[in-house]
Amino acid sequence: MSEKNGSGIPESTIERLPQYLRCLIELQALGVPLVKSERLAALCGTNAAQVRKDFSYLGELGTRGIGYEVAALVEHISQILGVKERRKAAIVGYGKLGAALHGYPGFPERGFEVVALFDVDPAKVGQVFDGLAVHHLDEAPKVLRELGVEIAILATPPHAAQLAADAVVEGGVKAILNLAPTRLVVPDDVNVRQVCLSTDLQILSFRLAQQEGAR
Amino acid sequence: MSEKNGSGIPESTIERLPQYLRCLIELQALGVPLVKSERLAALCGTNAAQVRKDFSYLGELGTRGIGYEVAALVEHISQILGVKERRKAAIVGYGKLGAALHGYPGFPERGFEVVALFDVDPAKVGQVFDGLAVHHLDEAPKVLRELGVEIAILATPPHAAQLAADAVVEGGVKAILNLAPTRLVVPDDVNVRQVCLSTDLQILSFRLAQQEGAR
DNA sequence: AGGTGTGAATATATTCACAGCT
DNA sequence: AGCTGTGAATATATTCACACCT
Repeated sequence: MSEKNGSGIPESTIERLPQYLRCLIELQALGVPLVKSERLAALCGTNAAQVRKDFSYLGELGTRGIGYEVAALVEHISQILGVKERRKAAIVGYGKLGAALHGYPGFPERGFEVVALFDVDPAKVGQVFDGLAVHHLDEAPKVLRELGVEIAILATPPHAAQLAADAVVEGGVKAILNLAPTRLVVPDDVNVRQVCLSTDLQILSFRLAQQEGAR
Repeated sequence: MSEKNGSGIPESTIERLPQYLRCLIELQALGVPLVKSERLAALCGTNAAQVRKDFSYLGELGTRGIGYEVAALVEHISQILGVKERRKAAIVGYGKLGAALHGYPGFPERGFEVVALFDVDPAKVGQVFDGLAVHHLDEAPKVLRELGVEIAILATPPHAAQLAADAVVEGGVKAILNLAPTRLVVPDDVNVRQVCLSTDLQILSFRLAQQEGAR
């Protein structure tokens, strides 16, 4: 009775879908019409069995003896990831990091459009960057709702992240990408993904320490 | 004969250690001398059994009936993560994102010191930011070795990431944090961690799509 | 009594190996 | 013949439940 994840697709598979999608789009750009699990695995840094197993959860997408049609896969995975239509995002915390994310080309390329900016610093509020005005965080609930923003990207200092989260949740946002090193408390129906660069550095540090020890 | 990970500590535990460490340091700052698994779990967003199991891999660090000594845990986890001494890092790709990372306070706070910057843009090479000159990527092998840099943070455009990786590997770097959405090919003894913000957004998008579908 | 440490039970993920289409 | 799709086997991770120490 393992309900897994809502759809019958395991979490670990979901986490690999964006990766597959990226590689498939590259293949498509190269004009490659068909790909077999082995080749795709090589591109993504996994193995063929993993690819086939993952895809099997999405349905029978391949043709035995032939391989997978690239275009069909792109279509199907985009569908599952819900990125066939553009999704609106807001950036909360417009310091250096927030500004960098605002200009990040990977977002629009993958269907995410930044439509609002927020900060609490009076020196920033009201300023316009690349056509978007910075609103005060207090405005967030109203503005987010009006614009129909679905995703909030938090790039605030650690202590401000929870406040920012509360504001965007009040604005009806159901998905948060948190770049501050702070565990957020949010209602059950709000999805949070935590990105912590220091954490990643510490894990790398562990591996370095391992190597040093082994030497 | 499962050799796990070199030390006997499972990967999944390692990935949680930085989280624990952060919370423990906060407790320490609050002057809390002792913590029990339940409380720490609440702070970190896990459960008590997980905390105890994780810590059991590090040795017998707690006292039955009492709990864990915060200071001892901080010491021990820092030791294991290899963050007791400062580690030197370099940033490759000094665009907006690179610059934002350069100023990121979380790095020095956790013992990571940015000591070199690289780019290929002639307009940036030679400029000085916060006391550090931007070197040309071609200089990287030499400069990294001279400074004893252990970690490279790649913040280049996607197509330049592999080139950057090759250069830092030549400079003796054994740990790479890659913020470009590109799978890197590196020698076996080089550790890579991939951070892809678009990937995270896509996973959030999947969850949104799930919720929409369920409604 | 109150907490840790841990074997056993369960759940999840990956890999293998081969039957089944084309 | 070739490559997918998948049950079975294995490996890894999480959770349970209780013995064991203070």
